[in-house]
Amino acid sequence: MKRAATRGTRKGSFDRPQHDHARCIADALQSASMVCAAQGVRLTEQRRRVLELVWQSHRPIGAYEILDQLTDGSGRRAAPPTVYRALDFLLAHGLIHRVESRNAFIGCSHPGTEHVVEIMLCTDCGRAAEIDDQRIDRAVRAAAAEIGFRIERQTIEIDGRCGHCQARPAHA
Amino acid sequence: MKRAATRGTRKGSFDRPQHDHARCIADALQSASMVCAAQGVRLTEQRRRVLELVWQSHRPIGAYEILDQLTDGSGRRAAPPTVYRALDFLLAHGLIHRVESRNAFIGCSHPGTEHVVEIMLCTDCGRAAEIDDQRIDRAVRAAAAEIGFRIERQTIEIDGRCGHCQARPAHA
DNA sequence: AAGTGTATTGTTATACTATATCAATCAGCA
DNA sequence: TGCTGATTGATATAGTATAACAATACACTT
Ligand SMILES: [Zn+2]
Ligand SMILES: [Zn+2]
Ligand SMILES: [Zn+2]
Ligand SMILES: [Zn+2]
Repeated sequence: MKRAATRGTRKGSFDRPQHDHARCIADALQSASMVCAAQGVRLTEQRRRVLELVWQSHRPIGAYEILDQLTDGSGRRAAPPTVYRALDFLLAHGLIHRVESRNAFIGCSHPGTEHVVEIMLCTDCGRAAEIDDQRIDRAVRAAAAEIGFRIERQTIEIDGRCGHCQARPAHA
Repeated sequence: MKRAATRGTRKGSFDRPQHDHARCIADALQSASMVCAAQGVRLTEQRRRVLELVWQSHRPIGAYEILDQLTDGSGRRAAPPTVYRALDFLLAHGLIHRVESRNAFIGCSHPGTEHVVEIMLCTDCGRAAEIDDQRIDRAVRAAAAEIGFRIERQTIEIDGRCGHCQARPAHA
């Protein structure tokens, strides 16, 4: 977690397509292990495998996509509750986020810290980037305060085209 | 539409529970009629009925809830595509909004105008209020600009407790 | 008024997403 | 070891959304 600032996605932007993604995965698993230890909960093998599948790319992944890849060693496909239980655990402990507008999930880019979840989603390459912009949060809080609304959760998902994709013809 | 400013929900806040909701519905249907006329599209009876059902309360309503109430005069329940087609039409012409975090729909509080959709959702009374806060939009645009992201759509849904509900014990 | 082409609706089937329920197994501890 | 709660397995089902094609209604021309 101390190395977080050195990671591409943790800068609140989209990684270069060529970045060292193996490291993203390794870091995420490492952070998850520490977060679970700190919270006194078990990162079981199932949960670790699901987290790894979520992190296999920076694209949001659906529960059934995970399911299709989650074989039990002998090649048998798991049942839906297996994957949903793992996802629920990972959500509860802040290791992944749900992308409501896609019915899908992404790995949290700064686990173990309190933060509002703000996600940018590229409609071209399909990748997601979690940003952590205080100005958005402050603006939302101000708007809520004005009408006496007490915020419990924010769902902020911005669709558009990322910088890397804009530098190329669409869908290249 | 000229009377929009006089309507409760159009002030970007939660109506009093006792407000004249019949007028909300009537105004919404009236606005919809004008918007469709202006855009040269037909607000058919099906579409009008679905819009009316969406506006029957300020709570987001699911497609299948609409379906259950959408009888064809002789009491026969419509089929899913019927309601989804109407919803798609209403969405396409800015008469309703989809609440992604709930798989449900609400009537648009300012149809016929360009606006980003920002929704507050009360977890107590279940009602939704569409706000139109420029500060949030500006903050999102600023954050996107910084990382070279070109925004196409914003999904902003804030869960919490509305002022009316805070003035009472929970779930009263 | 009849004909023609498009938009809308009806109908059936199916895909996709998520949860309820109960049984079996596993991990940590007395 | 045996107990207890957490985790996983397995089956069934609920909830959300779309594909595909037929039938009907509408707008517009002739
Ligand atoms: Zn996060
Ligand atoms: Zn992209
Ligand atoms: Zn609106
Ligand atoms: Zn309320």
